[in-house]
Amino acid sequence: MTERKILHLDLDAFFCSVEELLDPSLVGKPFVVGGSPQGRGVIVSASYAARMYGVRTAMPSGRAVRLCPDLIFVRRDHPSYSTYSRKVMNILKEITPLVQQVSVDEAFIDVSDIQLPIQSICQDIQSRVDRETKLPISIGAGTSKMIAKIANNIGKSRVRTGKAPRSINIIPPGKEAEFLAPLDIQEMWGVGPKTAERLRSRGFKTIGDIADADPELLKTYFGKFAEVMQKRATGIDHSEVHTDHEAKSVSNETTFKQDSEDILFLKNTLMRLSDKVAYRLRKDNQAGKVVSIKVRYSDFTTFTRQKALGRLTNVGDEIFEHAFDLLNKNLSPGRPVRLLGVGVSNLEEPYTQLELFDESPLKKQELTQAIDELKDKFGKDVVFRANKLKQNKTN
DNA sequence: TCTGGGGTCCTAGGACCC
DNA sequence: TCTGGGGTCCTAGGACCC
Repeated sequence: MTERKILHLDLDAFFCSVEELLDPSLVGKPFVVGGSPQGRGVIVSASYAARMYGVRTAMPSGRAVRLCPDLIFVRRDHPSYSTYSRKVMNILKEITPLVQQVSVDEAFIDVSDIQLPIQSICQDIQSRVDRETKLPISIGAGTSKMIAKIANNIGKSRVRTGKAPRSINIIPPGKEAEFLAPLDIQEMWGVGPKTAERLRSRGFKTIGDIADADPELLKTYFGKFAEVMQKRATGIDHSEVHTDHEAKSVSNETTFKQDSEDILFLKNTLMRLSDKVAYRLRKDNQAGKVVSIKVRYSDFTTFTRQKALGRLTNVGDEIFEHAFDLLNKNLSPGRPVRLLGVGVSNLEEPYTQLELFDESPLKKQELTQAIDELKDKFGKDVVFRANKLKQNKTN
Protein backbone atom coordinates (compact mmCIF):
# COMPACT_ATOMS: atom_id res chain seq x y z
CA MET A 1 0.00 0.00 0.00
CA THR A 2 1.40 3.37 -0.98
CA GLU A 3 1.23 6.36 1.34
CA ARG A 4 -1.72 8.65 0.98
CA LYS A 5 -1.14 12.30 0.18
CA ILE A 6 -3.84 14.43 1.78
CA LEU A 7 -4.04 18.21 1.80
CA HIS A 8 -6.03 20.46 4.10
CA LEU A 9 -6.71 23.89 2.65
CA ASP A 10 -7.98 26.84 4.60
CA LEU A 11 -8.57 30.36 3.30
CA ASP A 12 -6.88 32.83 5.65
CA ALA A 13 -9.39 35.04 7.56
CA PHE A 14 -11.74 34.27 4.69
CA PHE A 15 -14.58 36.77 5.28
CA CYS A 16 -12.10 39.57 5.98
CA SER A 17 -10.00 38.70 2.94
CA VAL A 18 -13.11 38.95 0.73
CA GLU A 19 -14.03 42.28 2.32
CA GLU A 20 -10.54 43.58 1.49
CA LEU A 21 -11.13 42.68 -2.15
CA LEU A 22 -14.48 44.48 -2.15
CA ASP A 23 -13.07 47.53 -0.32
CA PRO A 24 -9.27 47.85 -0.69
CA SER A 25 -9.18 50.71 1.82
CA LEU A 26 -9.53 48.04 4.52
CA VAL A 27 -6.21 46.38 3.63
CA GLY A 28 -3.84 46.30 6.58
CA LYS A 29 -6.35 47.83 9.00
CA PRO A 30 -7.69 46.23 12.17
CA PHE A 31 -11.24 45.29 11.18
CA VAL A 32 -13.72 42.52 11.76
CA VAL A 33 -16.79 41.00 10.19
CA GLY A 34 -19.47 40.53 12.81
CA GLY A 35 -22.25 42.02 14.90
CA SER A 36 -21.98 45.60 16.09
CA PRO A 37 -20.69 46.16 19.64
CA GLN A 38 -23.94 47.98 20.49
CA GLY A 39 -25.95 44.82 19.94
CA ARG A 40 -25.32 41.24 21.02
CA GLY A 41 -22.96 40.35 18.22
CA VAL A 42 -19.77 38.34 18.19
CA ILE A 43 -16.73 38.44 15.92
CA VAL A 44 -17.17 36.16 12.94
CA SER A 45 -13.84 36.90 11.27
CA ALA A 46 -10.95 39.14 12.35
CA SER A 47 -8.33 40.68 10.05
CA TYR A 48 -4.75 39.79 10.88
CA ALA A 49 -4.11 43.39 11.95
CA ALA A 50 -7.03 43.03 14.42
CA ARG A 51 -5.61 39.73 15.68
CA MET A 52 -2.45 41.54 16.75
CA TYR A 53 -4.66 43.23 19.39
CA GLY A 54 -5.92 39.89 20.63
CA VAL A 55 -9.23 40.06 18.77
CA ARG A 56 -10.48 36.54 18.00
CA THR A 57 -13.31 34.75 16.27
CA ALA A 58 -16.41 34.11 18.45
CA MET A 59 -15.40 36.86 20.88
CA PRO A 60 -18.23 39.22 21.92
CA SER A 61 -17.93 42.41 19.88
CA GLY A 62 -17.91 44.55 23.01
CA ARG A 63 -14.83 42.84 24.31
CA ALA A 64 -13.12 43.20 20.94
CA VAL A 65 -13.64 46.98 21.02
CA ARG A 66 -12.09 47.15 24.45
CA LEU A 67 -9.02 45.35 23.12
CA CYS A 68 -8.85 47.52 20.02
CA PRO A 69 -10.74 50.84 20.31
CA ASP A 70 -10.24 51.76 16.64
CA LEU A 71 -11.63 48.44 15.43
CA ILE A 72 -13.68 48.78 12.23
CA PHE A 73 -16.88 46.72 11.95
CA VAL A 74 -18.01 45.40 8.58
CA ARG A 75 -21.40 43.80 7.99
CA ARG A 76 -21.56 40.27 6.67
CA ASP A 77 -21.99 39.81 2.93
CA HIS A 78 -22.80 36.14 2.51
CA PRO A 79 -23.54 36.20 -1.22
CA SER A 80 -20.01 37.47 -1.92
CA TYR A 81 -18.48 34.87 0.36
CA SER A 82 -20.38 32.13 -1.46
CA THR A 83 -19.21 33.39 -4.83
CA TYR A 84 -15.54 33.43 -3.82
CA SER A 85 -15.86 30.11 -2.02
CA ARG A 86 -17.25 28.52 -5.18
CA LYS A 87 -14.37 29.92 -7.24
CA VAL A 88 -11.79 28.36 -4.93
CA MET A 89 -13.60 25.02 -4.67
CA ASN A 90 -13.82 24.88 -8.47
CA ILE A 91 -10.07 25.35 -8.74
CA LEU A 92 -9.58 22.44 -6.33
CA LYS A 93 -11.99 20.28 -8.34
CA GLU A 94 -9.94 20.94 -11.47
CA ILE A 95 -6.90 19.54 -9.67
CA THR A 96 -8.70 16.41 -8.43
CA PRO A 97 -12.31 15.26 -8.12
CA LEU A 98 -11.46 14.02 -4.62
CA VAL A 99 -12.51 17.20 -2.83
CA GLN A 100 -14.29 17.26 0.53
CA GLN A 101 -15.57 20.70 1.30
CA VAL A 102 -15.79 21.09 5.08
CA SER A 103 -17.14 24.64 5.25
CA VAL A 104 -17.18 27.80 3.08
CA ASP A 105 -13.47 28.32 3.56
CA GLU A 106 -12.06 24.87 4.16
CA ALA A 107 -11.52 21.60 2.27
CA PHE A 108 -9.61 18.35 2.20
CA ILE A 109 -8.29 16.97 -1.07
CA ASP A 110 -6.68 13.63 -1.85
CA VAL A 111 -3.75 14.07 -4.24
CA SER A 112 -2.29 10.56 -3.84
CA ASP A 113 -2.52 9.98 -7.59
CA ILE A 114 -0.68 13.13 -8.62
CA GLN A 115 2.90 12.20 -9.47
CA LEU A 116 4.57 15.40 -8.31
CA PRO A 117 6.44 16.31 -5.14
CA ILE A 118 3.96 17.36 -2.47
CA GLN A 119 5.75 20.67 -2.00
CA SER A 120 5.19 21.68 -5.61
CA ILE A 121 1.54 20.56 -5.54
CA CYS A 122 0.97 22.85 -2.56
CA GLN A 123 2.82 25.76 -4.10
CA ASP A 124 0.97 25.38 -7.39
CA ILE A 125 -2.42 25.45 -5.65
CA GLN A 126 -1.49 28.40 -3.49
CA SER A 127 -0.24 30.52 -6.38
CA ARG A 128 -3.13 29.53 -8.60
CA VAL A 129 -5.70 30.51 -5.96
CA ASP A 130 -3.82 33.77 -5.48
CA ARG A 131 -3.68 34.45 -9.23
CA GLU A 132 -7.32 33.66 -9.94
CA THR A 133 -9.03 34.98 -6.80
CA LYS A 134 -6.43 37.12 -4.96
CA LEU A 135 -7.30 35.19 -1.80
CA PRO A 136 -4.61 34.00 0.63
CA ILE A 137 -4.78 30.28 1.39
CA SER A 138 -2.82 28.08 3.77
CA ILE A 139 -2.15 24.40 3.26
CA GLY A 140 -1.28 21.48 5.51
CA ALA A 141 -0.17 18.16 4.07
CA GLY A 142 0.34 14.65 5.41
CA THR A 143 -0.65 11.02 5.13
CA SER A 144 -4.11 11.55 6.67
CA LYS A 145 -6.81 14.17 7.02
CA MET A 146 -6.04 14.57 10.70
CA ILE A 147 -2.34 15.19 10.15
CA ALA A 148 -3.01 17.59 7.26
CA LYS A 149 -5.49 19.56 9.34
CA ILE A 150 -3.32 19.81 12.44
CA ALA A 151 -0.27 20.62 10.29
CA ASN A 152 -2.21 23.48 8.74
CA ASN A 153 -3.31 24.86 12.12
CA ILE A 154 0.25 24.75 13.42
CA GLY A 155 1.67 26.24 10.23
CA LYS A 156 -0.75 29.15 10.39
CA SER A 157 -0.23 29.80 14.08
CA ARG A 158 3.53 30.12 13.64
CA VAL A 159 3.07 33.24 11.50
CA ARG A 160 2.42 36.31 13.66
CA THR A 161 3.17 39.21 11.39
CA GLY A 162 -0.23 40.89 11.22
CA LYS A 163 -0.58 39.64 7.67
CA ALA A 164 -2.22 36.57 6.14
CA PRO A 165 0.08 33.59 6.78
CA ARG A 166 -0.19 31.86 3.37
CA SER A 167 1.63 29.02 5.09
CA ILE A 168 2.49 25.56 3.80
CA ASN A 169 3.27 22.86 6.36
CA ILE A 170 4.13 19.35 5.21
CA ILE A 171 4.55 16.39 7.53
CA PRO A 172 6.58 13.64 5.80
CA PRO A 173 5.37 10.01 5.97
CA GLY A 174 6.59 8.31 9.14
CA LYS A 175 7.04 11.56 11.05
CA GLU A 176 3.45 11.78 12.31
CA ALA A 177 3.94 10.73 15.92
CA GLU A 178 7.05 12.85 16.22
CA PHE A 179 5.16 15.88 14.89
CA LEU A 180 2.22 15.38 17.25
CA ALA A 181 4.09 14.50 20.44
CA PRO A 182 5.04 18.02 21.66
CA LEU A 183 1.71 19.64 20.70
CA ASP A 184 -0.87 20.80 23.26
CA ILE A 185 -3.71 18.31 23.79
CA GLN A 186 -6.26 20.78 22.47
CA GLU A 187 -4.71 20.58 19.02
CA MET A 188 -6.18 17.07 18.86
CA TRP A 189 -9.18 16.28 16.73
CA GLY A 190 -12.32 16.05 18.84
CA VAL A 191 -10.70 17.50 21.96
CA GLY A 192 -12.37 20.76 22.88
CA PRO A 193 -12.27 22.86 26.06
CA LYS A 194 -14.16 20.33 28.22
CA THR A 195 -12.17 17.25 27.29
CA ALA A 196 -8.93 19.25 27.41
CA GLU A 197 -9.74 20.30 30.97
CA ARG A 198 -10.47 16.71 31.98
CA LEU A 199 -7.18 15.61 30.42
CA ARG A 200 -5.21 18.39 32.10
CA SER A 201 -6.68 17.63 35.50
CA ARG A 202 -5.23 14.12 35.13
CA GLY A 203 -1.81 15.38 34.17
CA PHE A 204 -1.95 15.11 30.38
CA LYS A 205 -0.42 18.16 28.74
CA THR A 206 0.76 17.12 25.29
CA ILE A 207 -0.52 14.78 22.60
CA GLY A 208 2.57 12.68 23.33
CA ASP A 209 1.35 12.20 26.92
CA ILE A 210 -1.82 10.61 25.54
CA ALA A 211 0.13 8.44 23.10
CA ASP A 212 2.27 7.15 25.99
CA ALA A 213 -0.58 6.62 28.46
CA ASP A 214 -1.64 3.21 29.75
CA PRO A 215 -4.58 2.24 27.49
CA GLU A 216 -6.54 0.66 30.35
CA LEU A 217 -6.15 3.72 32.53
CA LEU A 218 -7.23 6.01 29.69
CA LYS A 219 -10.25 3.76 29.15
CA THR A 220 -11.38 4.18 32.75
CA TYR A 221 -11.35 7.95 32.22
CA PHE A 222 -12.85 8.27 28.74
CA GLY A 223 -14.60 4.99 27.92
CA LYS A 224 -14.95 4.18 24.25
CA PHE A 225 -13.41 7.48 23.19
CA ALA A 226 -10.07 6.50 24.80
CA GLU A 227 -9.10 4.08 22.07
CA VAL A 228 -9.86 6.50 19.25
CA MET A 229 -8.06 9.26 21.10
CA GLN A 230 -4.93 7.21 21.63
CA LYS A 231 -4.83 6.07 18.01
CA ARG A 232 -5.10 9.64 16.86
CA ALA A 233 -2.41 10.71 19.32
CA THR A 234 0.00 8.31 17.65
CA GLY A 235 -0.92 9.65 14.22
CA ILE A 236 -3.35 6.98 13.05
CA ASP A 237 -6.36 8.21 11.10
CA HIS A 238 -7.85 6.20 8.25
CA SER A 239 -10.80 8.48 7.52
CA GLU A 240 -11.27 9.12 3.83
CA VAL A 241 -11.90 12.22 1.79
CA HIS A 242 -15.68 12.12 1.27
CA THR A 243 -16.87 13.82 -1.88
CA ASP A 244 -20.56 13.25 -1.29
CA HIS A 245 -22.17 15.37 1.35
CA GLU A 246 -25.83 15.24 2.25
CA ALA A 247 -27.29 17.53 4.88
CA LYS A 248 -28.78 15.74 7.88
CA SER A 249 -30.71 18.68 9.24
CA VAL A 250 -31.71 22.23 8.38
CA SER A 251 -32.27 24.87 11.04
CA ASN A 252 -32.58 28.58 11.62
CA GLU A 253 -32.30 30.46 14.87
CA THR A 254 -32.27 34.06 15.97
CA THR A 255 -31.15 35.98 19.02
CA PHE A 256 -33.39 38.96 19.73
CA LYS A 257 -32.11 42.49 20.16
CA GLN A 258 -34.02 42.42 23.44
CA ASP A 259 -35.34 39.46 25.41
CA SER A 260 -39.07 38.95 25.05
CA GLU A 261 -41.89 37.08 26.78
CA ASP A 262 -44.52 38.40 24.37
CA ILE A 263 -46.14 35.21 23.08
CA LEU A 264 -47.36 36.94 19.91
CA PHE A 265 -43.87 38.09 19.09
CA LEU A 266 -42.51 34.61 19.80
CA LYS A 267 -45.23 33.06 17.67
CA ASN A 268 -44.48 35.35 14.74
CA THR A 269 -40.77 34.66 15.06
CA LEU A 270 -41.44 30.94 15.06
CA MET A 271 -43.52 31.32 11.92
CA ARG A 272 -40.82 33.31 10.15
CA LEU A 273 -38.18 30.73 11.11
CA SER A 274 -40.43 27.84 10.02
CA ASP A 275 -40.97 29.47 6.63
CA LYS A 276 -37.22 30.00 6.26
CA VAL A 277 -36.41 26.38 7.06
CA ALA A 278 -39.18 25.12 4.76
CA TYR A 279 -37.97 27.30 1.89
CA ARG A 280 -34.40 26.04 2.28
CA LEU A 281 -35.63 22.43 2.35
CA ARG A 282 -37.60 22.91 -0.86
CA LYS A 283 -34.59 24.57 -2.53
CA ASP A 284 -32.56 21.43 -1.77
CA ASN A 285 -35.41 19.13 -2.76
CA GLN A 286 -35.50 17.78 0.78
CA ALA A 287 -38.14 17.11 3.39
CA GLY A 288 -37.84 15.97 6.99
CA LYS A 289 -39.67 13.83 9.53
CA VAL A 290 -38.65 15.51 12.77
CA VAL A 291 -39.41 19.08 13.83
CA SER A 292 -37.44 20.67 16.66
CA ILE A 293 -37.33 23.93 18.54
CA LYS A 294 -34.62 25.57 20.59
CA VAL A 295 -35.28 28.09 23.34
CA ARG A 296 -32.74 30.12 25.28
CA TYR A 297 -33.83 32.21 28.26
CA SER A 298 -32.17 35.44 29.31
CA ASP A 299 -30.06 33.59 31.89
CA PHE A 300 -28.69 31.51 28.99
CA THR A 301 -30.27 28.25 30.09
CA THR A 302 -31.27 26.49 26.92
CA PHE A 303 -33.54 23.62 26.06
CA THR A 304 -34.54 21.75 22.91
CA ARG A 305 -37.68 19.78 22.17
CA GLN A 306 -38.39 17.66 19.15
CA LYS A 307 -41.22 15.65 17.69
CA ALA A 308 -41.26 12.90 15.11
CA LEU A 309 -44.06 13.46 12.63
CA GLY A 310 -44.17 10.02 11.07
CA ARG A 311 -44.26 11.67 7.66
CA LEU A 312 -42.18 14.01 5.57
CA THR A 313 -42.73 17.73 5.40
CA ASN A 314 -41.15 20.79 3.88
CA VAL A 315 -44.17 23.05 4.27
CA GLY A 316 -43.82 26.14 6.44
CA ASP A 317 -47.32 25.98 7.92
CA GLU A 318 -46.89 22.39 8.98
CA ILE A 319 -43.46 22.93 10.51
CA PHE A 320 -44.79 25.97 12.33
CA GLU A 321 -47.81 24.09 13.65
CA HIS A 322 -45.63 21.48 15.36
CA ALA A 323 -42.99 24.01 16.44
CA PHE A 324 -45.62 26.18 18.08
CA ASP A 325 -47.14 23.18 19.80
CA LEU A 326 -43.73 22.27 21.21
CA LEU A 327 -43.21 25.86 22.36
CA ASN A 328 -46.62 26.09 24.02
CA LYS A 329 -46.12 22.86 25.92
CA ASN A 330 -42.64 23.66 27.18
CA LEU A 331 -42.23 27.39 27.61
CA SER A 332 -42.00 28.61 31.22
CA PRO A 333 -44.28 31.62 31.56
CA GLY A 334 -42.72 34.84 32.81
CA ARG A 335 -39.20 33.95 31.73
CA PRO A 336 -37.87 36.28 29.05
CA VAL A 337 -36.63 34.50 25.94
CA ARG A 338 -33.37 35.50 24.29
CA LEU A 339 -33.16 33.04 21.40
CA LEU A 340 -35.60 31.00 19.37
CA GLY A 341 -34.76 28.33 16.81
CA VAL A 342 -36.57 25.91 14.49
CA GLY A 343 -35.08 22.86 12.85
CA VAL A 344 -36.06 19.90 10.69
CA SER A 345 -34.08 16.65 10.66
CA ASN A 346 -34.27 13.03 9.44
CA LEU A 347 -34.16 14.41 5.93
CA GLU A 348 -35.09 12.50 2.81
CA GLU A 349 -35.73 13.32 -0.76
CA PRO A 350 -39.50 13.47 -1.14
CA TYR A 351 -40.75 10.79 -3.56
CA THR A 352 -43.21 12.87 -5.48
CA GLN A 353 -44.34 16.43 -5.38
CA LEU A 354 -47.88 15.36 -4.50
CA GLU A 355 -46.92 13.37 -1.44
CA LEU A 356 -45.28 16.50 -0.11
CA PHE A 357 -48.62 18.15 0.13
CA ASP A 358 -50.37 15.03 1.30
CA GLU A 359 -54.09 15.66 1.76
CA SER A 360 -53.70 19.37 1.22
CA PRO A 361 -55.48 20.82 -1.79
CA LEU A 362 -53.57 21.21 -5.01
CA LYS A 363 -54.14 24.92 -4.78
CA LYS A 364 -51.85 25.14 -1.80
CA GLN A 365 -49.06 23.47 -3.71
CA GLU A 366 -49.46 25.94 -6.53
CA LEU A 367 -49.44 28.82 -4.07
CA THR A 368 -46.23 27.61 -2.41
CA GLN A 369 -44.55 27.21 -5.75
CA ALA A 370 -45.60 30.68 -6.82
CA ILE A 371 -44.24 32.13 -3.57
CA ASP A 372 -40.94 30.30 -4.00
CA GLU A 373 -40.62 31.72 -7.50
CA LEU A 374 -41.21 35.22 -6.15
CA LYS A 375 -38.60 34.67 -3.45
CA ASP A 376 -36.12 33.42 -6.04
CA LYS A 377 -36.69 36.42 -8.26
CA PHE A 378 -36.96 39.28 -5.83
CA GLY A 379 -35.28 38.03 -2.66
CA LYS A 380 -36.48 36.15 0.38
CA ASP A 381 -38.07 39.14 2.10
CA VAL A 382 -40.49 40.03 -0.68
CA VAL A 383 -43.21 37.70 0.57
CA PHE A 384 -44.30 37.70 4.18
CA ARG A 385 -47.40 36.86 6.09
CA ALA A 386 -50.39 39.09 6.62
CA ASN A 387 -50.51 38.47 10.38
CA LYS A 388 -46.90 39.57 10.66
CA LEU A 389 -47.86 42.75 8.84
CA LYS A 390 -50.64 43.32 11.35
CA GLN A 391 -48.30 42.91 14.27
CA ASN A 392 -45.74 45.23 12.79
CA LYS A 393 -48.40 47.90 12.48
CA THR A 394 -49.61 47.58 16.05
CA ASN A 395 -46.07 47.60 17.42
C1' DT B 1 -20.39 46.58 27.26
C1' DC B 2 -21.24 38.75 28.03
C1' DT B 3 -21.82 34.98 25.25
C1' DG B 4 -24.09 34.36 16.85
C1' DG B 5 -25.61 30.90 13.77
C1' DG B 6 -25.32 26.62 11.25
C1' DG B 7 -24.14 22.19 11.66
C1' DT B 8 -22.44 16.90 13.22
C1' DC B 9 -21.88 13.14 16.30
C1' DC B 10 -22.34 10.69 20.68
C1' DT B 11 -24.61 9.08 24.89
C1' DA B 12 -28.19 7.57 27.66
C1' DG B 13 -32.76 6.51 29.15
C1' DG B 14 -37.46 5.02 28.17
C1' DA B 15 -41.00 2.81 25.26
C1' DC B 16 -42.19 -0.99 22.74
C1' DC B 17 -41.77 -5.40 20.47
C1' DC B 18 -40.11 -10.10 20.06
C1' DT C 1 -45.90 -14.35 38.79
C1' DC C 2 -41.43 -13.09 37.88
C1' DT C 3 -37.76 -12.22 34.94
C1' DG C 4 -34.35 -12.28 30.95
C1' DG C 5 -32.13 -10.07 26.83
C1' DG C 6 -31.79 -7.76 22.06
C1' DG C 7 -33.21 -4.43 18.68
C1' DT C 8 -35.15 -0.20 17.27
C1' DC C 9 -37.18 4.18 17.64
C1' DC C 10 -37.67 8.42 20.02
C1' DT C 11 -36.12 12.19 22.87
C1' DA C 12 -32.84 15.49 25.39
C1' DG C 13 -28.58 17.16 26.25
C1' DG C 14 -23.79 17.93 25.58
C1' DA C 15 -19.41 18.40 23.19
C1' DC C 16 -17.32 19.90 19.28
C1' DC C 17 -16.39 22.30 14.78
C1' DC C 18 -16.25 26.39 11.58
